[in-house]
Amino acid sequence: MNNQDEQRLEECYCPAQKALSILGGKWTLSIIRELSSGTKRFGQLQKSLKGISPKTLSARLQELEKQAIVTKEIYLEVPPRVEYSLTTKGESLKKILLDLVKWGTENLRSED
Amino acid sequence: MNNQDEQRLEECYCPAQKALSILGGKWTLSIIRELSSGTKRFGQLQKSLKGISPKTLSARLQELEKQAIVTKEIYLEVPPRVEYSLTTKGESLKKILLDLVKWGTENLRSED
DNA sequence: CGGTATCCTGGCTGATACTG
DNA sequence: CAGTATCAGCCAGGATACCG
Repeated sequence: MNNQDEQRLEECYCPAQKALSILGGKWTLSIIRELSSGTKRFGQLQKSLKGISPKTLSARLQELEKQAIVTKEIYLEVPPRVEYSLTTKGESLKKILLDLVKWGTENLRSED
Repeated sequence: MNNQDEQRLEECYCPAQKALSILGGKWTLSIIRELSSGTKRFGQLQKSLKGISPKTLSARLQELEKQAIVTKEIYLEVPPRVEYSLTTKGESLKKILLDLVKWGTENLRSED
């Protein structure tokens, strides 16, 4: 790591903090993973993510949508149909997440 | 992103989840930032991180030490002196964090 | 089907006092 | 100085019921 990087590391952690606060939600990573394999409906997500409550799923999706990581498509049908998918910005997250997977795998104790 | 990466993304998010749970602590990033500029004592950290309680600082340091991200050096003196510093593993985190800073800066809404 | 409203709980954190 | 002990508060998340 060069001095330029070192400098930036010292001064600007806020965006990283915010990114962590968003990605750190209990189900956020799982939601992104589900959507990374393609568009899914609310019910499909709820079914895949066994154990998540509709309230939490809704909250996380709204947060991800606000950050433009996920888009929501509403079809005016009966019964209603709503589809969620990753945006380009969401796709750009994958690289970071893969780095995190790699680092975690190499460096974290799996116990406890 | 190639197919190999995509595959890994689908299957192994657990380490990323764990990494996020560790890094996501309210003060964790700040502690790492403080230590990235060099070895510091408990009191120094407490003073730099204005507002952190000794209980929380102790808890986060113990967690980081358990993951070997931080090392603790105890000097048997009166008054006691204890120094904390980043390990090589801790240093290796900087790259990930810089990527996170970069991604967050480019992609996250700063409002709300 | 796709949510929202309500109530409730556990865990992280803060404040503060105390100890080796 | 470097923590631990204790008590209290907040908030993400869980369970469940209900609505357009």
